[in-house]
Amino acid sequence: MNLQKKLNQAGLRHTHARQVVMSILEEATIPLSPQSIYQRSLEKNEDIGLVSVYRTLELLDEFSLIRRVHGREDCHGYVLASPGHHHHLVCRECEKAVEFTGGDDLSGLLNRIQQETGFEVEGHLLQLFGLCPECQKGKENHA
Amino acid sequence: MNLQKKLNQAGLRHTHARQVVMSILEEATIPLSPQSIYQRSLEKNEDIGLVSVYRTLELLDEFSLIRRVHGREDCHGYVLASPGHHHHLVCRECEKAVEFTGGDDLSGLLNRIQQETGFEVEGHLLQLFGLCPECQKGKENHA
DNA sequence: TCCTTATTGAAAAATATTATCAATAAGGAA
DNA sequence: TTCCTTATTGATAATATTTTTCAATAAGGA
Repeated sequence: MNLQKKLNQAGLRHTHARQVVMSILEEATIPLSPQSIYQRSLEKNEDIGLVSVYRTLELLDEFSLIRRVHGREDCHGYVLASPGHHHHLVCRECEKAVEFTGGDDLSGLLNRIQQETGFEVEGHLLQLFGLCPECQKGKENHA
Repeated sequence: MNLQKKLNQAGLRHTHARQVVMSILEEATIPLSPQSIYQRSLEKNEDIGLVSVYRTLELLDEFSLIRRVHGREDCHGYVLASPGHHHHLVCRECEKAVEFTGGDDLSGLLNRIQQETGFEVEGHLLQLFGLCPECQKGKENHA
């Protein structure tokens, strides 16, 4: 389901500011902070306010249309999210973020931890860091 | 190895401010933000500046004596880190953070993702969220 | 005890986020 | 299409957070 439908369904309006933020996220390959989304909107000569960026991100987050991705250093940015449960793999060089599915690979771990700690595990945050294929090639060239 | 030794070894000084920050983290059961560490130092009538809190956290992080823990909403706080590779399990109710070891449970997943994406995976961020044993009891009482 | 200098803390500057509110425009109704 | 209602916007101000600057201090070896 796309943004417009979701908005209508929730009785919300499909506005210019929201469309711009969504487009910028759709075009991006790396996680974007509110500030950098705002910067890109200026570069595109789209006249939206920084405040609308924050508000739209909050909205998109509620609709699970975007997801927060943490960097090694900086705290987080947002990327478009496919429907369903996904995690992200981030390139340390070009920052590109790609999705992957956790599958059942975590269930063993989760069960073990529940046993060991007595916690009732409800959710998890998993992110991988590494070098994407392109940046691996880049490295070779310099070697 | 404790803080003092690490500092000496690196030619750094064991100062009051650094000791205070370290003590506060040692006493804490939940992840603390720079601001909240500063607040606790005030409550303890320890006269250290907020800036030193930031600087000390940076230092402790370099020494791997602390680790960043992300909340569901708020971005992150710091907890004391045991030596070695660990992850954290955070209670959604009392915010308590406990460590656990990933073991080999992730290696299958990591290999699969490397295959599928072509990324060279170098590191990962894994955190679990849930209810700790104490807060599970609390819930029962209200039922 | 003295000296060197890493470290501190106060204040200012820079950055990021949230609240306020009159003006605007989205989108259904006529 | 045009009108109306009101959700939404964006400018501004208010907060909060983080970093920089720099003279004064204190850690710790000589």
